[in-house]
Amino acid sequence: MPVQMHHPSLDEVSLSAVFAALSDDHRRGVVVALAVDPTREQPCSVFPVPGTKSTRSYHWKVLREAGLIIQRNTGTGMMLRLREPEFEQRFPGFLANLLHLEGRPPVPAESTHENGDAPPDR
Amino acid sequence: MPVQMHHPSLDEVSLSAVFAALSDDHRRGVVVALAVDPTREQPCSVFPVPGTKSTRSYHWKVLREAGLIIQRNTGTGMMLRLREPEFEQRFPGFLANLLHLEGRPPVPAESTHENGDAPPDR
DNA sequence: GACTTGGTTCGAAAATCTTCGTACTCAGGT
DNA sequence: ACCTGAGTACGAAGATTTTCGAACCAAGTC
Repeated sequence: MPVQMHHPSLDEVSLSAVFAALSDDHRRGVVVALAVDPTREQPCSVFPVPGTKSTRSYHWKVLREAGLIIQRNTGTGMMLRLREPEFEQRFPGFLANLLHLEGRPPVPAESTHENGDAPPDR
Repeated sequence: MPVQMHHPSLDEVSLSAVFAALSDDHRRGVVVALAVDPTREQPCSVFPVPGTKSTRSYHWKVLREAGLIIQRNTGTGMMLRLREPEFEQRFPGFLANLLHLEGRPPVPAESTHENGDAPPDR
């Protein structure tokens, strides 16, 4: 009955669990989408993971138990966000490399508003 | 009956296959051991992958089909070596990051000491 | 030649991962 | 209070991965 679900401590997650979680295209897509803007929390309904509610819920669980995401229950919906900076501290460079491999440039900085073209400046 | 086995082209291997191959501790151990000294070829008998011959052979196949290793038959034994620099070109930075995560510093450079002092094999 | 050594491949069995339906919970609206 | 929408947990069925044994192959050795 936990209204708040369990997130494992980062040092009890193994690299094997991380690789296994990311070996699925849909799950990896979620992580990449989140990692593009690591501080931004998004409703899980926006992610194109196919299947029924329980199937989708299963995938969030796999990602959660791999230490990759944090799930927050808002009562009216579930929010997902990347588990940063904990994950970076435990597995340094991993997410940056993943983003690079997927050809997705990380968001330049902490502009949390949709600023079409933000001149990176400096 | 191919005495020489098939290695897929690097651009038909998916990131999913790579992650899946590395989600196993033993397989990842092989890749890390090879990546420490990427040009060095080693007999597959040196790797501590448990199981029968066919089980071990299965794991080489998974790594081979993920584009991670090259298998060369010497008639009297099987040699494994990292699939460099092809893999690096296809998935830049991946192996370096893996080595870093496993706390294994890569061999500095051209010191491919094909002998040096004997590794503790016995 | 016969025999051993070190390996692959092909099933089939075992184990694990994935999907789904059902039951349940929580918060909001009526 | 009842209902609805969004989600988790638990089985069980289905799909995939992993392991093993048996058959086979190639190169050395006797």
